[in-house]
Amino acid sequence: MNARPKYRTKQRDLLLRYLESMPGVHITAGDVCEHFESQGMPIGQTTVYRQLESMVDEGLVQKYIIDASDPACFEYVGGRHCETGVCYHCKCEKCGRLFHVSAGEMNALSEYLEKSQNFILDPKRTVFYGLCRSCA
Amino acid sequence: MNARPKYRTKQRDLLLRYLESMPGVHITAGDVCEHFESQGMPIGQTTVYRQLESMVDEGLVQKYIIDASDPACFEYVGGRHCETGVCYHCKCEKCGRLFHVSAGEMNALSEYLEKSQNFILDPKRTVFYGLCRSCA
DNA sequence: TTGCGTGCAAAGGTTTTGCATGGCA
DNA sequence: TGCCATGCAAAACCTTTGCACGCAA
Repeated sequence: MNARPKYRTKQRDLLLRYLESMPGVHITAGDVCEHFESQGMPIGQTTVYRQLESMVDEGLVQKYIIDASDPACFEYVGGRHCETGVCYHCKCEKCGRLFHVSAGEMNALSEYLEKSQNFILDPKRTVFYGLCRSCA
Repeated sequence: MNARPKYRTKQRDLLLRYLESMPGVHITAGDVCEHFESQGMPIGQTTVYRQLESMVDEGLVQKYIIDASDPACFEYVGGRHCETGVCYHCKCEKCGRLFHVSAGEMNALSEYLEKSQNFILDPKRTVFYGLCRSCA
């Protein structure tokens, strides 16, 4: 949650610039690789995974595990966790669409869990599964 | 959510009897294979996966995907979904322990999501991540 | 020069699929 | 007999690791 990179490399710069250009967007490690591949400047997948991990540590990037059978998603948050506000994710089990609910609206839930179970909820990891309006 | 098996096989019987003997317990496909292996009556992993999937379809067994990097868990629920009551799972990101919260206690949450977002929460898939009392 | 960053290749581990064999009805 | 179930082997998939090379400071 704080480690800084020792060296500044071309790959890191490229990756960071790319992610910065699309704040609030979910993207997978594979997507990132394909992007740079298609640009004629490929970055090794190992490097992509390791740099993304570093950026998560630094707080620049947020990692989401939405679905166990899908690859993990990454999103640029630029150190602040609140460009559009912390939010929870709701995923429809039928159509697969993803919806966002602001953490503010979920205060009652997190407070309940904290008081009755001493459990501190993590919006970054927690995904609500269910059926959306159209599929219900 | 209703399909019935066409044939009754030895493997299916064995598997079903084993699962019935431990209601409310989480077990992975790998665990099941090892169990029968150690009993001297191995069942192919392909069969285990396919039978478990069938039983989930039939409503006899519940499948839980607790963590993306862990194997899926299965639990015998015997057609009724409420032996010990429907419950949500809370997983500690640090120690990995799993806690249960009855769905009843979460009524406020599910009602909120349903009313404001038209989203119908699924306790069977939803896992709350965070920090438990000891790790916080 | 020091040692971190890179990236190829291969492993890791769960789940799925191809396909020939065997068993249920 | 006809079709489904079984299970071996191998694929599929994302992610991590081993290791040698190269680049940043």
